[in-house]
Amino acid sequence: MTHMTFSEQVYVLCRKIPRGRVTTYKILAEKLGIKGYQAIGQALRCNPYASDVPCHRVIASNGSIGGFKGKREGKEIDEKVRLLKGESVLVIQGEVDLHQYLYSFS
DNA sequence: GTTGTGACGGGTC
DNA sequence: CGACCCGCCACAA
Repeated sequence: MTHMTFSEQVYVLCRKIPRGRVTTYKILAEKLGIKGYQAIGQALRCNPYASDVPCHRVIASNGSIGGFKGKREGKEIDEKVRLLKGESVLVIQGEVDLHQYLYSFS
């Protein structure tokens, strides 16, 4: 765990997100001690570990779904929502209730 | 809710 | 190496 690249650190954190919960890009950035919030998304964009890293559990800090696979709208987003619903995370009008599902690595 | 600006790491040139 | 552009964002106006 000493010399991991930025992206790898992102993956490690994402994997810690419990099923049925979500976190935000901001929180991940804070945990990594950086302020390049977009960098988080950039790292997930590649997401070589789709099977291990549930990047769909990472949403924007305002509760909106954010993006998925490089897309900010379209079928990709629809799939992200579907994955969340599959984990009992309700998505109302493209937004998640953070007060209910947010996981901040307590 | 929308729009603009800020911030910063990664990748590319 | 150094400078440049881009991005699944955040925040203020």
